This record gives sequence, structure tokens and C-alpha cells, in this order.
Amino acid sequence: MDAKTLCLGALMHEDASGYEIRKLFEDGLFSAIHDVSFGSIYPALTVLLERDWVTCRVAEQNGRPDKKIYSITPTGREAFLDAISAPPAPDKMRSEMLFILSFGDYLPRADVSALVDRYIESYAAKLEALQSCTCIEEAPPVRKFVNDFGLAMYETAISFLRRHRDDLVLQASGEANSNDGPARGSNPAPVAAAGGPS
Amino acid sequence: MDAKTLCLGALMHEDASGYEIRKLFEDGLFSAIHDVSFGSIYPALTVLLERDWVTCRVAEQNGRPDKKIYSITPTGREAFLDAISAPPAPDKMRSEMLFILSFGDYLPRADVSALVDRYIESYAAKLEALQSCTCIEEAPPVRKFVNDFGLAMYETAISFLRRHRDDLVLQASGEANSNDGPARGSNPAPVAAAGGPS
DNA sequence: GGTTGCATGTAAATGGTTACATGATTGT
DNA sequence: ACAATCATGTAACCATTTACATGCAACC
Repeated sequence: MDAKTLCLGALMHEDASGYEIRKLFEDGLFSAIHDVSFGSIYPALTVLLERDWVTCRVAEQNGRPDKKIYSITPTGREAFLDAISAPPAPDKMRSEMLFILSFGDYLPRADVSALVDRYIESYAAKLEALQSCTCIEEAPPVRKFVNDFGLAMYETAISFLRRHRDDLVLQASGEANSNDGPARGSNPAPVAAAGGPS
Repeated sequence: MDAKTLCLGALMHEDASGYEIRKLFEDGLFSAIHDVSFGSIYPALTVLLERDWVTCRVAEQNGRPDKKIYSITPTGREAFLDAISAPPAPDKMRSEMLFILSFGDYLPRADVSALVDRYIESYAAKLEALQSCTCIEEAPPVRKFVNDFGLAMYETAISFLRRHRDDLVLQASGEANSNDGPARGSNPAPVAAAGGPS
């Protein structure tokens, strides 16, 4: 999903400024779904304005910088619904965590241990944020579904990591200096030490 | 994770050609982790070669095109381990599926139904591919961990979708032409029809 | 004869992140 | 005083996807 579609989606839900759209994906309704940065939101909104998919009015605020509040137009709604109706590509899983941990047998035990803990923490934080997000009660039930899906995924991730934490640490290299090779002892030398395998 | 690091990771596991690296992420050991395309693999390998992080030999094959087999060097290993030891950013969840389905109340029932089914199918296909992948048995146990994590996540996703499928379809718009507005009846008018909310 | 698999690569289009620039206000 | 929140925007950099180009072999 590109930033334009993401913005339109946010504006389907309610009028918002660029800043508020980001908050929706950071803390709010869409926090289980995606991340977007300012650097992609603001240019996206400019393009949407040129295409007449959104309109913009400026709201002056006292004590705060002015706000540009965007609203989606009927044409914008059409475009958005077309975009999400297009035949979807299968959802891709992309996890940096998995990639890193899958080389745990080359990292010192302390590193793996810290890594796992940090990942558990970050998932738990996300989970808590999702649970304590009051915004869902006001939203239509479909949005709650999405939130619950996020909850289920984070819970699975956390419980998996907790269950396998000790295993993972045991398989780590056990050396303070990680650059020499994979774990000895518990592993059958996955790759030759330095000269190139076979 | 950029393509260079991904390639190095693959080469930590075994010597491989660009083509084979892609297969590792498509079907093989890393299929639960990430996708990479040829367009990013080949340039990445060129850069790695310039940096002396990998070496390359050409293998002639009869009946098949020549192969360029890459091996990671000691310097490459160091660089790789440095890269994955860097303090990790919290794993981001990014799901196009969730985003699309969260607007199910604007889509016709048949579309939502088909959408959910297709997603279930695609997850199930991934799951089966992971289960039937024999490559894990030969790999060190940490790699099995990653695979199991993938399995757990896909299972959660599938069972969640199955459990909530009917709910989701019920909340859909129910109209053949989706462009008019959100579902009537079951939903309390999430957004005003066209003029802009509040 | 057409498709699939093996095999490498390039180029164009796209699009995103990061960092910078600016500036007021509120809380510590 | 200093950090954080609110608020918008630009530009440089980086990277990726997609499509194109090529070619042989095996299978249906």
C-alpha cells in the first residue's frame, strides 16, 4: 500500500491533518496495520489535492501552528475503493527479527538473550497500546476486527518467544567475541569456519 | 534488512548463485522471513563483490546456463555479524490484508467473502509450503525455530480469519456497486455519505 | 509448438526514510 | 533552560519492484 492510499483510508474514517494521519497509524485506529512517516504523508497529500481526491481547509488555532485539515471527496472515495478492490497479492511476511534470530548460533549468548528480551518487550508494548486504545469503541465493528487480529498476532509472537527463549539462548555461540564462528557443542557446524564450505 | 544483508545471510548458510539465493527466500530455508527479487539480488551481489565481502567462481554446467557461485569471505562474515548485532528497531507489522479488510463495510458482500477466502488460501499455501519444506532437518536448530515461528503466525492468521469470516461478511456493504457508501443496517454510519463529516 | 525451469542482468519508474529547516508553546 | 508536543514541509539518499532482454533445455 502506498502512502496515498493509506492517507485516503485515514480520511475515509475522518477528516484530518497530515500530523493527525500519522498519529492514526502510530497510536490510533490503524496502529496494528502499517507505519507511515511524515516524509511520505505530506507529499502524498499534495498529490491527492492536485487530483481532487481530497480538499483542504486551513484551521487557525491559538497558541498552536495552523492546521491543514483534509477531507476526502466523492471522487477520492471512488478511487480509494477501486484501489482496495483490486485483486490482492498474497500478504507477505517480513520480519527482521526472524532473520536476525535465525543467526543466533553465530552471536554471543548475552546478545541473543538481550535481543529476545527486547523483541518481547517491543511486542508487548504494541500489544498493550492496542488493548488500551479506546478509539476502537467508537469505530465501526470491522475496525475492531482488525484490532483483534493484531492482538492475536502479537500474542502469538510473544508467547512463542517466551516458550522458546531458553532454547534459543542455549543454541547461541557462547563466545564474547562473535566474529569467529557458529556455536560449538550443540550445533553440527552449519558452515565451514572461514575458507568457504565444501 | 536490505538486499545486501539478506544475500550475506543466505551465503552464511551455504555458497549459492543469485538464482539459488532467491529460491532460498522463495521456497527454502528463509521463506518464512522475507521476499527478495532478482532485481535487488544481482546488484547487491555486485556490490558485495566490490567490497570483497564475497568471492565468485563460475561453474559451467552442461545443458544449463553457467552459474556464478558466490562464497562469503571472512570480512563478509564480520560485516554480516556487525549488521545483525546492531540494536534492532522494533519489528513493524505491515499487512495490506488488514488494511483492505478494515474497509470491508464499504465493499459489497461478495467481494469481502472472496477476499477473505483468498487470503485464507494464500496463508494456507504458505503454511503447507513451510511444513513440507524438508530443508529444515539438515539445518541447525535455530533455523527450525524460525520456521516454527512462521508456522505459528500463519496458523493464528488462518484460524482467526476462519473464526471471523462470517462476521466480516455480515458487516459488508451488501451492495453490488460499492461506491455509494458504507454498509447500512448493521453499522452506525461510520462516515457521512459525501459532504464531509461533522 | 508452448510453457516451465534454469540463469543473469539492466533500466526505468516508483516510492520511501532520514535528516534538515522552522517556530511556538507547555511542562520539568 | 531543556525537552517534548504540535505542525508543515523539502531534499538528498537509498532501495526496491517491474519489466525488459536473452537463451537453452526439458517436458507436455
